[in-house]
Amino acid sequence: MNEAFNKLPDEKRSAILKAAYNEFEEHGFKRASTNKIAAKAGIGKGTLFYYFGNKKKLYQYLITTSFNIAYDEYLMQINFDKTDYFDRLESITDLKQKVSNLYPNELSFLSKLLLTPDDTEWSDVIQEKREESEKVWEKVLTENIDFSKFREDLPREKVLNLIKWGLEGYRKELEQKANSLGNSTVFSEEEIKYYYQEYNDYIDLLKRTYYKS
Amino acid sequence: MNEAFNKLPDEKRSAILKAAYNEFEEHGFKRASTNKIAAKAGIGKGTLFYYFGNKKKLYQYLITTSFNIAYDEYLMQINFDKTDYFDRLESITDLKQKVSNLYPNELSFLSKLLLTPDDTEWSDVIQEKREESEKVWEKVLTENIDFSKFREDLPREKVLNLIKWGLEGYRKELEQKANSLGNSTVFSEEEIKYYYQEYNDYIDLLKRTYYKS
DNA sequence: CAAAACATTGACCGACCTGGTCAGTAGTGG
DNA sequence: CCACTACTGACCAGGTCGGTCAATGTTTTG
Repeated sequence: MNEAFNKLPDEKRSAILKAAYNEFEEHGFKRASTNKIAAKAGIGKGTLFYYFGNKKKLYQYLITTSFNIAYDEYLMQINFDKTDYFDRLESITDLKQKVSNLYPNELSFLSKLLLTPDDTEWSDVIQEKREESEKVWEKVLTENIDFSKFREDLPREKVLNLIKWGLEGYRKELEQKANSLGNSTVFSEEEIKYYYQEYNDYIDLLKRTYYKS
Repeated sequence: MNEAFNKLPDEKRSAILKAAYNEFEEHGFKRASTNKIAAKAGIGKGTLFYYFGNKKKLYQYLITTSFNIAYDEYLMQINFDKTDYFDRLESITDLKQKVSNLYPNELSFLSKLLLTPDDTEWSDVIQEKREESEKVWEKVLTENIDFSKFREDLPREKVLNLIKWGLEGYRKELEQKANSLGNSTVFSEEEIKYYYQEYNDYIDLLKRTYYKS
Protein backbone atom coordinates (compact mmCIF):
# COMPACT_ATOMS: atom_id res chain seq x y z
CA MET A 1 0.00 0.00 0.00
CA ASN A 2 1.35 3.40 -1.06
CA GLU A 3 2.00 5.87 1.74
CA ALA A 4 0.24 8.54 -0.28
CA PHE A 5 -3.00 6.83 0.61
CA ASN A 6 -2.49 7.44 4.31
CA LYS A 7 -1.74 11.11 3.72
CA LEU A 8 -5.09 11.59 2.05
CA PRO A 9 -7.69 13.80 3.73
CA ASP A 10 -9.88 11.61 5.92
CA GLU A 11 -12.98 12.21 3.84
CA LYS A 12 -11.45 10.91 0.63
CA ARG A 13 -9.62 8.10 2.36
CA SER A 14 -12.73 6.70 3.94
CA ALA A 15 -14.76 7.18 0.77
CA ILE A 16 -12.32 4.89 -0.99
CA LEU A 17 -12.35 2.36 1.81
CA LYS A 18 -16.11 2.40 1.99
CA ALA A 19 -16.44 1.82 -1.73
CA ALA A 20 -13.97 -1.05 -1.57
CA TYR A 21 -15.49 -2.69 1.50
CA ASN A 22 -18.97 -2.56 0.02
CA GLU A 23 -17.94 -3.90 -3.37
CA PHE A 24 -16.00 -6.82 -1.90
CA GLU A 25 -18.68 -7.56 0.65
CA GLU A 26 -21.35 -7.65 -2.03
CA HIS A 27 -19.51 -9.64 -4.68
CA GLY A 28 -16.62 -11.47 -3.05
CA PHE A 29 -13.06 -11.24 -4.30
CA LYS A 30 -13.30 -12.56 -7.82
CA ARG A 31 -16.46 -10.82 -8.93
CA ALA A 32 -15.70 -7.51 -7.23
CA SER A 33 -14.80 -4.88 -9.79
CA THR A 34 -11.94 -2.44 -9.35
CA ASN A 35 -13.63 -0.27 -11.98
CA LYS A 36 -16.69 0.10 -9.79
CA ILE A 37 -14.68 0.71 -6.67
CA ALA A 38 -12.81 3.57 -8.28
CA ALA A 39 -16.00 4.98 -9.75
CA LYS A 40 -17.91 4.83 -6.47
CA ALA A 41 -14.99 6.33 -4.60
CA GLY A 42 -14.83 9.19 -7.07
CA ILE A 43 -11.23 8.65 -8.07
CA GLY A 44 -9.55 7.60 -11.28
CA LYS A 45 -8.95 3.95 -11.84
CA GLY A 46 -5.21 4.48 -12.12
CA THR A 47 -5.19 6.12 -8.71
CA LEU A 48 -6.61 3.04 -7.09
CA PHE A 49 -3.78 0.97 -8.51
CA TYR A 50 -1.30 3.69 -7.62
CA TYR A 51 -2.41 3.30 -4.00
CA PHE A 52 -2.73 -0.45 -3.73
CA GLY A 53 -0.72 -1.98 -6.58
CA ASN A 54 -3.30 -4.57 -7.55
CA LYS A 55 -6.63 -6.04 -6.64
CA LYS A 56 -5.26 -8.74 -4.38
CA LYS A 57 -3.20 -6.33 -2.30
CA LEU A 58 -6.21 -4.08 -1.89
CA TYR A 59 -8.29 -7.01 -0.68
CA GLN A 60 -5.65 -8.11 1.78
CA TYR A 61 -5.32 -4.58 3.09
CA LEU A 62 -9.05 -4.51 3.80
CA ILE A 63 -8.88 -7.87 5.51
CA THR A 64 -6.07 -7.05 7.89
CA THR A 65 -7.52 -3.64 8.71
CA SER A 66 -10.97 -4.98 9.50
CA PHE A 67 -9.57 -7.85 11.52
CA ASN A 68 -7.52 -5.42 13.56
CA ILE A 69 -10.54 -3.27 14.25
CA ALA A 70 -12.63 -6.24 15.27
CA TYR A 71 -9.89 -7.44 17.55
CA ASP A 72 -8.97 -4.14 19.19
CA GLU A 73 -12.37 -2.48 19.37
CA TYR A 74 -14.55 -5.49 19.86
CA LEU A 75 -13.02 -8.65 21.22
CA MET A 76 -10.60 -6.86 23.54
CA GLN A 77 -13.34 -4.68 24.98
CA ILE A 78 -15.67 -7.42 26.13
CA ASN A 79 -16.57 -7.08 29.77
CA PHE A 80 -16.02 -10.35 31.59
CA ASP A 81 -17.37 -9.06 34.90
CA LYS A 82 -20.99 -9.95 34.25
CA THR A 83 -21.49 -13.50 35.42
CA ASP A 84 -25.12 -13.87 34.34
CA TYR A 85 -25.30 -15.59 30.98
CA PHE A 86 -27.98 -13.33 29.56
CA ASP A 87 -26.37 -10.18 30.91
CA ARG A 88 -23.13 -11.19 29.27
CA LEU A 89 -25.02 -11.82 26.08
CA GLU A 90 -26.61 -8.40 26.25
CA SER A 91 -23.37 -6.58 26.92
CA ILE A 92 -21.78 -8.29 23.95
CA THR A 93 -24.72 -7.38 21.74
CA ASP A 94 -24.54 -3.78 22.90
CA LEU A 95 -20.82 -3.60 22.28
CA LYS A 96 -21.24 -5.05 18.82
CA GLN A 97 -23.94 -2.51 18.15
CA LYS A 98 -21.61 0.32 19.15
CA VAL A 99 -18.68 -0.92 17.12
CA SER A 100 -20.95 -1.54 14.16
CA ASN A 101 -22.03 2.07 14.27
CA LEU A 102 -18.44 3.28 14.41
CA TYR A 103 -17.13 0.95 11.70
CA PRO A 104 -20.16 -0.27 9.75
CA ASN A 105 -18.33 -1.11 6.55
CA GLU A 106 -15.50 -2.92 8.25
CA LEU A 107 -17.70 -5.06 10.48
CA SER A 108 -20.25 -6.08 7.90
CA PHE A 109 -17.48 -6.87 5.44
CA LEU A 110 -15.81 -8.98 8.08
CA SER A 111 -18.87 -10.94 9.08
CA LYS A 112 -19.63 -11.66 5.45
CA LEU A 113 -16.01 -12.76 5.04
CA LEU A 114 -16.21 -15.13 7.99
CA LEU A 115 -19.55 -16.59 7.01
CA THR A 116 -19.14 -17.28 3.32
CA PRO A 117 -16.67 -19.74 1.80
CA ASP A 118 -13.63 -18.48 0.00
CA ASP A 119 -13.34 -17.14 -3.47
CA THR A 120 -9.63 -17.04 -3.71
CA GLU A 121 -7.47 -20.19 -3.51
CA TRP A 122 -4.80 -18.29 -1.55
CA SER A 123 -6.94 -18.10 1.55
CA ASP A 124 -4.26 -19.23 4.03
CA VAL A 125 -4.18 -15.89 5.85
CA ILE A 126 -7.93 -15.68 6.18
CA GLN A 127 -8.25 -19.24 7.41
CA GLU A 128 -5.69 -18.62 10.11
CA LYS A 129 -7.43 -15.55 11.43
CA ARG A 130 -10.74 -17.31 11.16
CA GLU A 131 -9.63 -20.08 13.49
CA GLU A 132 -7.97 -17.68 15.88
CA SER A 133 -11.12 -15.65 16.32
CA GLU A 134 -13.18 -18.80 16.71
CA LYS A 135 -11.11 -19.77 19.71
CA VAL A 136 -11.66 -16.42 21.36
CA TRP A 137 -15.38 -16.60 20.69
CA GLU A 138 -15.68 -19.87 22.54
CA LYS A 139 -14.49 -18.24 25.73
CA VAL A 140 -16.70 -15.22 25.41
CA LEU A 141 -19.90 -16.96 26.47
CA THR A 142 -18.43 -19.45 28.92
CA GLU A 143 -15.62 -17.83 30.90
CA ASN A 144 -16.66 -16.59 34.35
CA ILE A 145 -20.31 -17.39 33.74
CA ASP A 146 -22.45 -18.44 36.69
CA PHE A 147 -23.96 -21.62 35.32
CA SER A 148 -25.49 -22.55 38.67
CA LYS A 149 -28.53 -20.49 37.70
CA PHE A 150 -29.44 -23.01 35.04
CA ARG A 151 -31.69 -25.98 35.64
CA GLU A 152 -29.56 -29.00 36.34
CA ASP A 153 -31.89 -31.60 34.90
CA LEU A 154 -31.26 -30.43 31.34
CA PRO A 155 -28.11 -31.01 29.29
CA ARG A 156 -26.26 -27.73 29.52
CA GLU A 157 -24.59 -27.74 26.12
CA LYS A 158 -27.83 -28.39 24.28
CA VAL A 159 -29.65 -25.75 26.27
CA LEU A 160 -26.99 -23.16 25.42
CA ASN A 161 -27.24 -24.12 21.77
CA LEU A 162 -31.02 -23.75 21.78
CA ILE A 163 -30.68 -20.30 23.35
CA LYS A 164 -28.09 -19.27 20.79
CA TRP A 165 -30.10 -20.59 17.83
CA GLY A 166 -33.30 -19.08 19.16
CA LEU A 167 -31.86 -15.60 19.46
CA GLU A 168 -30.13 -15.97 16.11
CA GLY A 169 -33.46 -16.90 14.58
CA TYR A 170 -35.12 -13.85 16.05
CA ARG A 171 -32.34 -11.57 14.84
CA LYS A 172 -32.55 -12.99 11.34
CA GLU A 173 -36.30 -12.55 11.23
CA LEU A 174 -35.90 -8.91 12.21
CA GLU A 175 -33.30 -8.49 9.49
CA GLN A 176 -35.60 -10.01 6.94
CA LYS A 177 -38.45 -7.79 8.07
CA ALA A 178 -36.21 -4.75 7.67
CA ASN A 179 -35.04 -5.78 4.23
CA SER A 180 -38.46 -6.57 2.88
CA LEU A 181 -39.60 -3.04 3.67
CA GLY A 182 -37.03 -1.65 1.26
CA ASN A 183 -33.41 -1.06 2.08
CA SER A 184 -33.61 2.64 2.78
CA THR A 185 -36.36 2.61 5.38
CA VAL A 186 -35.26 2.89 8.96
CA PHE A 187 -37.36 1.74 11.88
CA SER A 188 -39.20 4.45 13.74
CA GLU A 189 -38.47 4.98 17.40
CA GLU A 190 -41.74 3.31 18.30
CA GLU A 191 -40.93 0.27 16.26
CA ILE A 192 -37.49 0.02 17.80
CA LYS A 193 -39.04 0.13 21.24
CA TYR A 194 -41.50 -2.55 20.23
CA TYR A 195 -38.85 -4.88 18.92
CA TYR A 196 -36.63 -4.25 21.89
CA GLN A 197 -39.54 -5.22 24.11
CA GLU A 198 -40.19 -8.30 22.03
CA TYR A 199 -36.55 -9.25 22.26
CA ASN A 200 -36.72 -8.94 26.03
CA ASP A 201 -39.83 -11.07 26.06
CA TYR A 202 -37.87 -13.80 24.35
CA ILE A 203 -35.07 -13.44 26.89
CA ASP A 204 -37.59 -13.72 29.72
CA LEU A 205 -39.15 -16.74 28.12
CA LEU A 206 -35.78 -18.42 27.84
CA LYS A 207 -34.89 -17.58 31.41
CA ARG A 208 -38.19 -18.92 32.62
CA THR A 209 -37.70 -22.21 30.84
CA TYR A 210 -34.00 -22.80 31.42
CA TYR A 211 -33.24 -21.12 34.76
CA LYS A 212 -34.06 -22.72 38.07
CA SER A 213 -37.44 -21.50 39.21
CA MET B 1 -39.74 -25.42 -25.04
CA ASN B 2 -39.16 -27.65 -28.07
CA GLU B 3 -40.94 -31.01 -28.04
CA ALA B 4 -37.74 -32.68 -29.11
CA PHE B 5 -36.51 -32.16 -25.59
CA ASN B 6 -39.27 -34.34 -24.14
CA LYS B 7 -38.52 -37.12 -26.62
CA LEU B 8 -34.96 -37.34 -25.40
CA PRO B 9 -33.80 -40.48 -23.60
CA ASP B 10 -34.30 -39.96 -19.89
CA GLU B 11 -30.63 -40.06 -19.16
CA LYS B 12 -29.75 -37.18 -21.44
CA ARG B 13 -32.85 -35.22 -20.53
CA SER B 14 -32.10 -35.28 -16.84
CA ALA B 15 -28.43 -34.59 -17.44
CA ILE B 16 -29.43 -31.35 -19.12
CA LEU B 17 -31.90 -30.47 -16.39
CA LYS B 18 -29.40 -31.25 -13.69
CA ALA B 19 -26.76 -29.07 -15.30
CA ALA B 20 -29.24 -26.21 -15.67
CA TYR B 21 -30.64 -26.48 -12.14
CA ASN B 22 -27.20 -26.53 -10.63
CA GLU B 23 -25.91 -23.62 -12.65
CA PHE B 24 -28.90 -21.42 -11.88
CA GLU B 25 -28.93 -22.43 -8.24
CA GLU B 26 -25.29 -21.59 -7.85
CA HIS B 27 -25.19 -18.30 -9.74
CA GLY B 28 -28.73 -16.95 -10.04
CA PHE B 29 -30.28 -15.95 -13.31
CA LYS B 30 -28.00 -13.20 -14.54
CA ARG B 31 -24.66 -14.77 -13.72
CA ALA B 32 -25.61 -18.28 -14.78
CA SER B 33 -23.90 -19.24 -18.02
CA THR B 34 -25.65 -21.04 -20.83
CA ASN B 35 -22.22 -22.01 -22.11
CA LYS B 36 -21.45 -23.86 -18.92
CA ILE B 37 -24.85 -25.51 -18.82
CA ALA B 38 -24.40 -26.92 -22.31
CA ALA B 39 -20.87 -28.00 -21.52
CA LYS B 40 -21.80 -29.74 -18.27
CA ALA B 41 -24.77 -31.42 -19.92
CA GLY B 42 -22.52 -32.71 -22.67
CA ILE B 43 -24.50 -31.15 -25.52
CA GLY B 44 -23.69 -28.47 -28.03
CA LYS B 45 -24.49 -24.92 -27.17
CA GLY B 46 -26.81 -24.58 -30.12
CA THR B 47 -28.80 -27.57 -28.93
CA LEU B 48 -29.62 -25.90 -25.69
CA PHE B 49 -31.09 -22.95 -27.55
CA TYR B 50 -32.77 -25.31 -29.97
CA TYR B 51 -34.59 -26.84 -27.01
CA PHE B 52 -35.42 -23.77 -24.97
CA GLY B 53 -35.23 -20.75 -27.29
CA ASN B 54 -33.34 -18.51 -24.90
CA LYS B 55 -31.96 -18.23 -21.42
CA LYS B 56 -35.07 -16.71 -19.92
CA LYS B 57 -37.39 -19.40 -21.26
CA LEU B 58 -35.09 -22.06 -19.92
CA TYR B 59 -35.11 -20.45 -16.50
CA GLN B 60 -38.89 -20.18 -16.45
CA TYR B 61 -39.21 -23.79 -17.51
CA LEU B 62 -37.10 -24.83 -14.55
CA ILE B 63 -39.13 -22.68 -12.20
CA THR B 64 -42.53 -23.99 -13.19
CA THR B 65 -41.34 -27.60 -13.24
CA SER B 66 -39.78 -27.42 -9.81
CA PHE B 67 -42.77 -25.60 -8.36
CA ASN B 68 -45.05 -28.29 -9.72
CA ILE B 69 -42.93 -31.02 -8.20
CA ALA B 70 -42.86 -29.29 -4.84
CA TYR B 71 -46.60 -28.82 -4.94
CA ASP B 72 -47.62 -32.28 -6.12
CA GLU B 73 -45.03 -34.42 -4.41
CA TYR B 74 -44.50 -32.44 -1.28
CA LEU B 75 -47.18 -30.03 -0.15
CA MET B 76 -50.06 -32.21 -1.32
CA GLN B 77 -48.67 -35.28 0.42
CA ILE B 78 -48.44 -33.84 3.91
CA ASN B 79 -50.25 -35.97 6.42
CA PHE B 80 -52.58 -33.87 8.53
CA ASP B 81 -53.66 -36.77 10.73
CA LYS B 82 -50.89 -36.42 13.27
CA THR B 83 -52.08 -33.97 15.87
CA ASP B 84 -48.91 -33.90 17.96
CA TYR B 85 -46.79 -30.91 16.99
CA PHE B 86 -43.50 -32.75 17.03
CA ASP B 87 -44.91 -35.78 15.23
CA ARG B 88 -46.22 -33.49 12.51
CA LEU B 89 -42.83 -31.83 12.33
CA GLU B 90 -41.16 -35.20 12.00
CA SER B 91 -43.48 -36.44 9.27
CA ILE B 92 -42.87 -33.26 7.29
CA THR B 93 -39.13 -33.60 7.71
CA ASP B 94 -39.28 -37.22 6.59
CA LEU B 95 -41.38 -36.35 3.58
CA LYS B 96 -39.03 -33.56 2.61
CA GLN B 97 -36.14 -35.97 2.96
CA LYS B 98 -37.83 -38.44 0.62
CA VAL B 99 -38.73 -35.86 -2.00
CA SER B 100 -35.26 -34.37 -1.78
CA ASN B 101 -33.81 -37.75 -2.59
CA LEU B 102 -36.11 -38.19 -5.56
CA TYR B 103 -35.68 -34.67 -6.93
CA PRO B 104 -32.53 -33.28 -5.34
CA ASN B 105 -31.79 -30.71 -8.04
CA GLU B 106 -35.33 -29.41 -8.24
CA LEU B 107 -35.79 -28.99 -4.52
CA SER B 108 -32.47 -27.39 -3.73
CA PHE B 109 -32.90 -25.05 -6.70
CA LEU B 110 -36.32 -24.14 -5.44
CA SER B 111 -35.33 -23.46 -1.87
CA LYS B 112 -32.49 -21.27 -3.06
CA LEU B 113 -34.95 -19.49 -5.31
CA LEU B 114 -37.34 -18.81 -2.46
CA LEU B 115 -34.67 -17.70 -0.05
CA THR B 116 -32.59 -15.31 -2.11
CA PRO B 117 -33.81 -12.04 -3.59
CA ASP B 118 -34.43 -11.79 -7.28
CA ASP B 119 -31.94 -11.27 -10.03
CA THR B 120 -34.34 -10.57 -12.79
CA GLU B 121 -36.67 -7.55 -12.80
CA TRP B 122 -39.44 -9.63 -14.41
CA SER B 123 -40.02 -11.61 -11.25
CA ASP B 124 -43.83 -11.31 -11.20
CA VAL B 125 -44.38 -15.02 -11.71
CA ILE B 126 -41.96 -16.04 -9.01
CA GLN B 127 -43.35 -13.57 -6.50
CA GLU B 128 -46.85 -14.87 -7.03
CA LYS B 129 -45.88 -18.48 -6.45
CA ARG B 130 -43.76 -17.43 -3.53
CA GLU B 131 -46.72 -15.91 -1.73
CA GLU B 132 -49.00 -18.78 -2.58
CA SER B 133 -46.65 -21.34 -1.08
CA GLU B 134 -46.14 -19.15 1.98
CA LYS B 135 -49.84 -19.32 2.70
CA VAL B 136 -49.86 -23.09 2.50
CA TRP B 137 -46.84 -23.32 4.78
CA GLU B 138 -48.57 -21.39 7.50
CA LYS B 139 -51.23 -24.04 7.76
CA VAL B 140 -48.85 -26.95 7.75
CA LEU B 141 -47.72 -26.55 11.34
CA THR B 142 -50.95 -25.25 12.83
CA GLU B 143 -53.92 -27.00 11.27
CA ASN B 144 -55.33 -29.85 13.35
CA ILE B 145 -52.53 -29.62 15.90
CA ASP B 146 -53.30 -30.47 19.51
CA PHE B 147 -51.96 -27.39 21.25
CA SER B 148 -53.38 -28.44 24.59
CA LYS B 149 -50.20 -30.38 25.20
CA PHE B 150 -48.23 -27.18 25.50
CA ARG B 151 -47.70 -25.35 28.75
CA GLU B 152 -50.25 -22.61 29.03
CA ASP B 153 -48.18 -20.17 31.03
CA LEU B 154 -45.89 -19.42 28.08
CA PRO B 155 -46.77 -17.35 25.00
CA ARG B 156 -47.55 -19.90 22.33
CA GLU B 157 -46.34 -18.03 19.28
CA LYS B 158 -42.97 -17.26 20.80
CA VAL B 159 -42.56 -20.84 21.97
CA LEU B 160 -43.28 -22.15 18.49
CA ASN B 161 -40.77 -19.72 17.05
CA LEU B 162 -38.10 -20.81 19.50
CA ILE B 163 -38.74 -24.43 18.57
CA LYS B 164 -38.52 -23.63 14.88
CA TRP B 165 -35.36 -21.56 15.21
CA GLY B 166 -33.77 -24.12 17.49
CA LEU B 167 -34.26 -26.98 15.07
CA GLU B 168 -33.21 -24.79 12.17
CA GLY B 169 -30.04 -23.96 14.05
CA TYR B 170 -29.30 -27.63 14.64
CA ARG B 171 -29.91 -28.49 11.01
CA LYS B 172 -27.63 -25.71 9.83
CA GLU B 173 -24.87 -26.80 12.15
CA LEU B 174 -25.10 -30.31 10.79
CA GLU B 175 -24.91 -28.92 7.28
CA GLN B 176 -21.86 -26.90 8.14
CA LYS B 177 -20.23 -29.92 9.73
CA ALA B 178 -20.89 -31.93 6.58
CA ASN B 179 -19.51 -29.22 4.32
CA SER B 180 -16.36 -28.60 6.30
CA LEU B 181 -15.42 -32.26 5.94
CA GLY B 182 -15.22 -31.85 2.19
CA ASN B 183 -18.18 -31.97 -0.12
CA SER B 184 -17.73 -35.53 -1.29
CA THR B 185 -17.66 -37.25 2.09
CA VAL B 186 -20.86 -38.90 3.19
CA PHE B 187 -21.68 -39.66 6.77
CA SER B 188 -21.18 -43.24 7.82
CA GLU B 189 -24.13 -45.22 9.11
CA GLU B 190 -22.83 -44.86 12.66
CA GLU B 191 -22.59 -41.13 12.33
CA ILE B 192 -26.07 -40.90 10.92
CA LYS B 193 -27.38 -42.88 13.87
CA TYR B 194 -25.50 -40.63 16.24
CA TYR B 195 -26.89 -37.45 14.73
CA TYR B 196 -30.37 -38.88 14.56
CA GLN B 197 -30.09 -39.65 18.25
CA GLU B 198 -28.81 -36.17 18.96
CA TYR B 199 -31.68 -34.69 17.00
CA ASN B 200 -34.12 -36.72 19.06
CA ASP B 201 -32.41 -35.53 22.22
CA TYR B 202 -33.13 -31.98 21.15
CA ILE B 203 -36.75 -32.88 20.47
CA ASP B 204 -37.03 -34.43 23.92
CA LEU B 205 -35.45 -31.42 25.49
CA LEU B 206 -37.92 -29.15 23.76
CA LYS B 207 -40.84 -31.32 24.75
CA ARG B 208 -39.67 -31.40 28.33
CA THR B 209 -39.44 -27.63 28.50
CA TYR B 210 -42.52 -26.65 26.54
CA TYR B 211 -45.03 -29.45 27.11
CA LYS B 212 -47.06 -29.75 30.25
CA SER B 213 -45.27 -32.04 32.67
C1' DC C 1 11.79 30.32 -10.64
C1' DA C 2 13.14 26.11 -12.82
C1' DA C 3 13.64 21.50 -12.10
C1' DA C 4 12.67 17.41 -9.94
C1' DA C 5 9.50 14.59 -7.47
C1' DC C 6 5.11 13.20 -6.51
C1' DA C 7 0.09 12.50 -7.45
C1' DT C 8 -3.59 11.67 -10.52
C1' DT C 9 -5.98 10.63 -14.53
C1' DG C 10 -8.71 8.00 -18.12
C1' DA C 11 -7.89 6.14 -22.65
C1' DC C 12 -6.32 1.95 -23.93
C1' DC C 13 -4.82 -3.01 -23.98
C1' DG C 14 -5.47 -7.97 -24.46
C1' DA C 15 -7.88 -11.54 -22.33
C1' DC C 16 -12.01 -13.40 -21.38
C1' DC C 17 -16.99 -14.32 -21.15
C1' DT C 18 -21.68 -13.41 -22.41
C1' DG C 19 -26.34 -14.76 -24.96
C1' DG C 20 -27.51 -15.77 -29.27
C1' DT C 21 -27.10 -17.12 -34.47
C1' DC C 22 -26.57 -19.91 -38.39
C1' DA C 23 -24.45 -22.47 -42.14
C1' DG C 24 -23.52 -26.95 -42.31
C1' DT C 25 -23.73 -32.04 -41.07
C1' DA C 26 -25.95 -36.28 -40.12
C1' DG C 27 -29.61 -39.41 -39.82
C1' DT C 28 -34.33 -40.88 -40.82
C1' DG C 29 -38.56 -41.93 -43.24
C1' DG C 30 -41.23 -41.59 -47.37
C1' DC D 1 -33.39 -38.47 -53.81
C1' DC D 2 -35.76 -35.24 -51.18
C1' DA D 3 -37.68 -33.19 -47.14
C1' DC D 4 -37.38 -32.98 -42.51
C1' DT D 5 -35.75 -32.95 -37.84
C1' DA D 6 -31.94 -32.95 -34.64
C1' DC D 7 -27.80 -31.25 -33.58
C1' DT D 8 -23.31 -28.90 -33.65
C1' DG D 9 -19.61 -25.48 -32.66
C1' DA D 10 -17.37 -21.62 -34.95
C1' DC D 11 -18.56 -17.15 -34.92
C1' DC D 12 -20.56 -12.61 -33.68
C1' DA D 13 -21.11 -8.18 -31.28
C1' DG D 14 -21.34 -6.43 -26.79
C1' DG D 15 -19.45 -6.07 -22.49
C1' DT D 16 -16.35 -6.38 -18.37
C1' DC D 17 -12.21 -7.55 -16.43
C1' DG D 18 -7.40 -6.27 -14.17
C1' DG D 19 -3.77 -3.68 -15.25
C1' DT D 20 -0.63 -0.14 -17.76
C1' DC D 21 1.15 4.20 -19.05
C1' DA D 22 1.90 8.57 -21.35
C1' DA D 23 0.22 12.82 -20.26
C1' DT D 24 -0.93 16.26 -17.09
C1' DG D 25 -1.38 18.67 -12.92
C1' DT D 26 0.48 19.80 -8.23
C1' DT D 27 4.17 20.19 -4.58
C1' DT D 28 8.57 20.22 -2.94
C1' DT D 29 13.05 21.32 -3.29
C1' DG D 30 17.56 23.46 -4.39
